[in-house]
Amino acid sequence: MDQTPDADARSGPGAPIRSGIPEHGRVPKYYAVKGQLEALLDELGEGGVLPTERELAARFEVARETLRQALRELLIQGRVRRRGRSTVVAGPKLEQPLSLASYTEGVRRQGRVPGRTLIGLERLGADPQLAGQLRIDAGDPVWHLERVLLADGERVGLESTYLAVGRVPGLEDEFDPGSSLYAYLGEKVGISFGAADERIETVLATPREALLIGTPPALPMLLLHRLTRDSADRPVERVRSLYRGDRFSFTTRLEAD
Amino acid sequence: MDQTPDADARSGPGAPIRSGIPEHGRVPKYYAVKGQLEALLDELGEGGVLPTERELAARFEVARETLRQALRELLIQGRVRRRGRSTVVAGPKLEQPLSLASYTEGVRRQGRVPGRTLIGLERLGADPQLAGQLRIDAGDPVWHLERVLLADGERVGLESTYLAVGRVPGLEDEFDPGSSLYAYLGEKVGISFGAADERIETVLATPREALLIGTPPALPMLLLHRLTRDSADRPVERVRSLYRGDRFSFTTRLEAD
DNA sequence: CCCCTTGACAGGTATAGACCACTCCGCTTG
DNA sequence: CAAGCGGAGTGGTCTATACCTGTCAAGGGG
Repeated sequence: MDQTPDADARSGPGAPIRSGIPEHGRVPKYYAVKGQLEALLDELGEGGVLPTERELAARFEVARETLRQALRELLIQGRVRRRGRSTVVAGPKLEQPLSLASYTEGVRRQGRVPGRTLIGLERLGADPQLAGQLRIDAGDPVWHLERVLLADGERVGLESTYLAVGRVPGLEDEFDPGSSLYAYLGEKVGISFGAADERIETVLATPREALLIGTPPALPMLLLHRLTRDSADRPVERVRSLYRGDRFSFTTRLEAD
Repeated sequence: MDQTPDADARSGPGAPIRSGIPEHGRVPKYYAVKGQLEALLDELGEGGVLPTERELAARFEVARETLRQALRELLIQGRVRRRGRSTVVAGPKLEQPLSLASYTEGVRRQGRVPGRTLIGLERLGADPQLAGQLRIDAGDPVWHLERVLLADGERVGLESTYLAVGRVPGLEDEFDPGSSLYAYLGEKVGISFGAADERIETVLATPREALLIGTPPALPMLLLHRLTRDSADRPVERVRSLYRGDRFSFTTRLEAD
């Protein structure tokens, strides 16, 4: 969870730097405060409630803004979480396999209960880019399904899916937005999945996204763009999944060529 | 590059929210300032130099700290970059394929010139965890190779590799730290690669890492952990790669089961 | 007994001011 | 002309203060 859980991150205290890059040495005060906070988190243990910002600032003898800078980094790393008006020590990250298996499967494998909250299901006309990706004509009707992803009831991500109405005409009537879309497409519609192209990057949540997922604004998120095809290589859906960067990691297995 | 390049991120201005999550409406001032800054960036174009923070704060009639909060988000997103003592409009992200091909290959495919700077090459004893992963005995000698990754001379990442000395005894003498390790292992040592397990997550750079890569501290990074095996499924190396989150995205292709 | 009001208090945002380390340019010096 | 020195100005950090919005628990009213 921490960015340096591994000893391999450092060459050791006295390790020689053989490049022209200077070794700075100087440590900002907020970083020292962060270290003190981390020690405190270990004492408190998972789920423990932190004292208020003002009290911590007084205890460490720094300004509240300085303490907040340290706290902000711990928040981004997922070491602490906001819960109501208090701050608590967080649990470990979830590992999600990068595979065709749905979000449901990945979360279940971690021993957690998956869930979804419907934000919106609407029918609209495809813009040229989307039409090209789904291999339909621009303006053709597409479903736009937007859901918040849950793990043990906790909001952890936001998923936005586009698929052609022509391919799944009965979606609005037949599909339960709280269940797995992949299961529906596979079992009810009879689509067999083929390859998918994915792109992963880190982005910042917009205020709207942060609000929907329930994170502080500007938390780094993992953005997954996926274009799924069926076994005949026809496009099925375009998905944009946004996961809390402090709560998720993705794993994959690469095979030799 | 922006976190909402796609219209699919939004349901539209008047889109109904069908869940119990409230629509907030309020926009912090720094977020409005960020929007004004983005408009300015478009005017300036890639490579354009921004006015100073103090001047921008005066122009938008906000405190410098407020302006800095907006600028900090643009920095994290990779929309702007620090260059010396000035701030410039940044170019697009690099896409790196998630495959066994080396860093070298990925960067070349983007039409850029890859490079590396040696930070350190040392020989040390394996700790129990590393020994288990490399299937050697604890205390057995391992190489630790740490290099800064370059694209067109720009520092974009930090790579830390561990591999058993017994497997590659001549590394220190034969290997040119500025070249591709994969090419050396494949061509000179005669290792044929098999599958690899990878994990991707976002972390914050430590001050040391930020210094080596030349980023502002606490920039979100993409952390790639990889355990590479040969075609006989024996472990070859453990790699910890840290890439600038504002400069990289990773792509992969998932095949059906 | 439950619901709702209400206010204390938490974190979020915004401001002004100060100092520091580093970069970079121009100038001096060899 | 090249190298090196120095100062101006930049972003980085830190402080102190103020006000706002949302949370939550206590207490009053139904």
